[in-house]
Amino acid sequence: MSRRSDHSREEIREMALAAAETIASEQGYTGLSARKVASAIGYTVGTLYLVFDNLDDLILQVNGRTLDHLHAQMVKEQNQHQDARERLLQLGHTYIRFADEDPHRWEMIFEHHLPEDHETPKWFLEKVARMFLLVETGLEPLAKQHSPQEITQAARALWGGVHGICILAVTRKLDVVGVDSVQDLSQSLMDNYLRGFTGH
Amino acid sequence: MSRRSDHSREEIREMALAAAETIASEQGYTGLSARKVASAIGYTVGTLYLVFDNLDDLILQVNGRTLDHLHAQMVKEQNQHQDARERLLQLGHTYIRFADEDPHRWEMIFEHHLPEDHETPKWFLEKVARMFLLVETGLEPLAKQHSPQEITQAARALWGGVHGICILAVTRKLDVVGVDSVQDLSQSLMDNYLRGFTGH
DNA sequence: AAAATAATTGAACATCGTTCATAATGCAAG
DNA sequence: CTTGCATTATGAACGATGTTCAATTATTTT
Repeated sequence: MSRRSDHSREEIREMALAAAETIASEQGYTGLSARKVASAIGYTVGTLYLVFDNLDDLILQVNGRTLDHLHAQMVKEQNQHQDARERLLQLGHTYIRFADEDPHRWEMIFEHHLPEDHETPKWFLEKVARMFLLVETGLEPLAKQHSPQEITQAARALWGGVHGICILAVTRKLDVVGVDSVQDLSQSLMDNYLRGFTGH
Repeated sequence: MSRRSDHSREEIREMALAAAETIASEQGYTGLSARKVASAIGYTVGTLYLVFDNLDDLILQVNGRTLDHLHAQMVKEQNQHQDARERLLQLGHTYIRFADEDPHRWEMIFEHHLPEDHETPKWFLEKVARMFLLVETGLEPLAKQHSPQEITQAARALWGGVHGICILAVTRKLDVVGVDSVQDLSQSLMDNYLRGFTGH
């Protein structure tokens, strides 16, 4: 039964991305397959390849959406605070909470790798950079006495630091249990780093 | 040609681990397959399953060896210093240098996941804990005024932090190029954190 | 020399990503 | 209303994956 115009390309694309998101969220990166996505939206494998270059492309799109979602949430929750310091700390909080609430979806951003000869498309790198810029902007008002380069460096260190705690915790390599412990760890990292960086 | 006693179980095991290490190092986690390992040591797939439970088991063994190697290297290079602070900083240095020199082998430790119903064996978790203990022990002399819990917390934050910078750099999500920049970032993280933690 | 035991094989199975000739459908022209 | 064309979707096919296990071969024992 080959249908036509039941759904537009754009609709199929949207359905596939949503289905992939669900599957990845429930079964993790390794549980995601082209056939599963296809059957979840009532189409066959071949159709997916009319809409995406390949599975890597599809996953990259899903990850892009996840980054968008995360970014929006971070902006939103950051804006619930006035104090510059609390705004910055909130970024870490939101990041960790998302990773805890949807670990598979969050992990897929970092577990997925393109084949070595292909380089990550610019639109994706920009989404990553946009996220990092949030930290840099949040740090700025706290570091008026530092040069832009120093602030960039500090933002990288901070984001990397929070991310590292997060990933080691999610993959159970830090011997901590519960989100709260991870939040405490991240808080400790940011607290002490900021105290050192700004000199109180 | 089915041979017998050409190699003992233990020898085959050793050969397979060495071969897997090489393949993983050269082609990365996704380039590693049972058939490749088998043919690299002149046996067939079936033989591997007489020696390992499955591929996950094999990979776990390889990762265990990598952790051993990394741990030994960190201990060795740490002991080139007397000053407690430099000893601690050296740990981060060595960690990052190893990740840079053999990224595939290092990444595999963190990319590999057991199926969700299986939990990581204790012997592996102990190797991870042993690595973390190195940081904790290195931190101790610098934090005499802190409680053991605080030191443990700080060690987790520090290791997580360095690891995060490292993984984001290796997967090109930090927009930095060259090992030296990563070393600088890590150094900045530790410097400022320690300044905050110890109060100069 | 024959029988028992142990070691190794490799074909078989289900699943994977990917391709593409084929079939089915909707639409426009006659 | 039929015919033909262009579009859309299919699913069988290919090579690769992890894993199993009856069958085969080599060694040891009787």
